[in-house]
Amino acid sequence: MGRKYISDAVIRRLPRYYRYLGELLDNHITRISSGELSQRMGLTASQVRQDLNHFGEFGQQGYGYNVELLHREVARILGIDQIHNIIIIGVGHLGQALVNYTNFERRGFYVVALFDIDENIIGQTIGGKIVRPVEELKDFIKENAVDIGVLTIPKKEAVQMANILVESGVKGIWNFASVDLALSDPSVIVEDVHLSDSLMRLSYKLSNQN
Amino acid sequence: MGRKYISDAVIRRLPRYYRYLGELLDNHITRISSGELSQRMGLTASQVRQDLNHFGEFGQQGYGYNVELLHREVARILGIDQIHNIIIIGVGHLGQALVNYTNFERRGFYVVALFDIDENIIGQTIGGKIVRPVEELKDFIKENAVDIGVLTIPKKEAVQMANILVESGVKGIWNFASVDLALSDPSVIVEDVHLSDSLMRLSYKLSNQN
DNA sequence: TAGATTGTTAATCGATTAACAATC
DNA sequence: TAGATTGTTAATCGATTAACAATC
Repeated sequence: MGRKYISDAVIRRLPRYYRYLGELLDNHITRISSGELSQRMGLTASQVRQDLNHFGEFGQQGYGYNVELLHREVARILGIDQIHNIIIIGVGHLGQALVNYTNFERRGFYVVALFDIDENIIGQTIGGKIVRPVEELKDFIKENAVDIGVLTIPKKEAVQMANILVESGVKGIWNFASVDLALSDPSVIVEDVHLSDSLMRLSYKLSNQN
Repeated sequence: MGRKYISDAVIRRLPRYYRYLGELLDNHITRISSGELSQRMGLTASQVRQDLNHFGEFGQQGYGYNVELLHREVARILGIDQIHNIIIIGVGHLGQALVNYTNFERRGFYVVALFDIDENIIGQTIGGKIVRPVEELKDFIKENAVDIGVLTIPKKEAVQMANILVESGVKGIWNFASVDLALSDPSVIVEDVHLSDSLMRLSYKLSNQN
């Protein structure tokens, strides 16, 4: 259960399962077969069953899956049944967008502090939180059980800031800067959101339609 | 050349090639072998050569690849040597972050208009552009050769707005709402940026480290 | 020329799909 | 019981890696 190797392809689909199961719940659908779920998600029934069976046996022959139970199980697999304390480094528009995105809190991600280097911003209150100087970063992380650091700063600063985060003991980095971070400690998880990569992929697909 | 089927895995790597080649250019490195490039990117040399050969023969035996030429070729493959007119629907923090992200312009993506439904925001000037009411959306798209619509609005509005975009004739949608859009016209390309999916993947990896 | 490195074919590996016995 | 649908093994498909002749 959660022990064998899980491929990246499966991991990428997990949040989608969670989302679709949430929608089913909202629509008061209590059970669903792999066939029905796969159809909604654009997968095959086999794939749904294979994916889920990496983590356990959640279904029942002749019945399918209980939506509420499966939704809860996927949440547990994703670790969003736990609380994560996150800090945001860089309170530009992107950083502010993330501060104000209340849906994160519903999934256990609590923004516990904001940091910036800009003296004009430091001290301001944004989304109910004071913006602190990055000099306080290290101590704050150590004293407040911060799991995740979010880098919403330009790539030049991102590299050194990432290393400070690692030294300070964060477990994961959510990286919005347009670089692939090479960290000293490989046990720190980096999840990249490369917006310009995404836009270029869109451009590619526009230029190369069948 | 650009004719055979290109897998999603390859498409996902293309912007990374572009980025790494750009860095090489910045560092005044004029040529690079598949071996050296693969090492920097965390791929195999075979994979680099296979990937590039989907699109043409850009290298030279005994020499490797000319960085400037390859960089330009990848730009062409990605379609970022063309100009794309984009509009942003939803001028919250996320929308504003995108308006102000000047790097997009360097790659030919021009934000030509902003739209919102909020009367308090309509008429304001943001990043030098006036925020227009969504009622003007349809006409604007038709009259201004808009390629790409960016949806930075909540998922509930996103679905109907996506359909308006499609009806108005956009070619692609850059979707930041947390839904998979089911469009009436399948020839319209959708590129999703599901931020909460990304955060959940980070959470998964934190919970399930080896 | 000798050395380096490509483009490409063949081999391998892994992910997806199909099939079906087990069972609710 | 009959029907539905799972969990899982086997078959297939596709992507990655290895190998190497061609050639700069």
